[in-house]
Amino acid sequence: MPELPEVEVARRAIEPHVRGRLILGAACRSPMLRQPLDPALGRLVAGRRVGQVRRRGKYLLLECEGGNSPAESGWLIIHLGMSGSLRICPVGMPAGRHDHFDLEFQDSLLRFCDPRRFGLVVWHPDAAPESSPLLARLGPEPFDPALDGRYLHRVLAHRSGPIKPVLMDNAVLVGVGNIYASESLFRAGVSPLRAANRVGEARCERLLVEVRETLAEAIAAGGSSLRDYVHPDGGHGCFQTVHRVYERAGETCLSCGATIRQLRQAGRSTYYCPRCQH
DNA sequence: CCGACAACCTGTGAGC
DNA sequence: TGCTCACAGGTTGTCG
Repeated sequence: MPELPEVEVARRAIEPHVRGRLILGAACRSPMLRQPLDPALGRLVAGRRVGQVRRRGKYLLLECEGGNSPAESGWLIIHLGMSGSLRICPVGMPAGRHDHFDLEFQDSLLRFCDPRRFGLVVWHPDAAPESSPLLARLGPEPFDPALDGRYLHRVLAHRSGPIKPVLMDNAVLVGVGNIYASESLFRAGVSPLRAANRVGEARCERLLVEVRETLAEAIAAGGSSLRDYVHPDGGHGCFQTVHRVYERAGETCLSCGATIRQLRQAGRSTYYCPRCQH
């Protein structure tokens, strides 16, 4: 799935199509995603109006206003998992095999498709989305201005394992998945094998700068990273952002010419340049 | 507390 | 052509 940039791109793409719209109901076609898809969801959202369209980490949050007071709002929490996507469709468009959920408006549908079903669509019956247990343990947003190298350094201080899986830990920092972890570490010149507690404060500062820049570039490029990611507006992401190390094992490093290596950390592929990263 | 690993599920591409 | 295997964006629970 989609890492933070792809979720943010999806958020921006669907927002103008759903914001302020009256929800007529919902169609739930597949019982089992990461959590069961509640068949009563349609009844819960019908008659509400879409308010804010937010993102927290890799979660999309759709405010569903109810009644006359903000206190009656609830939230639709959506996660795209590894293979999820959202699309705006015309009413009546036949659902494909992996189209598990539709949010129904008068003249359009917000359709959730997820072949691997690691994604999630749940109703959160509370006006405060952050009270959801799904969001409770999430670390800071990468673009939070309050986040700095000092914080990162402090958190990494009691992690003795290699930095790369730690960078992907949503309790440390949200939104950095497998692709952008490798990419950010390369840009920061930090080896994915380096023990997290042996990354000094200055390098933490640098790493954070590179995480932000990597994510920002990917957002600007329209969520470029995914082979089969489909934009909500239809069409594929433009492949403008070139990965510097990800999926480039055996190829030459773009900055020094050494051969990019691949290894496995915590069950995931890591790519890095043995000469540029220490 | 930490970290490695399996599990969840489908699709795809490589190799035979 | 068709089989089997490895691997793919994430998260969570279990085990050591």
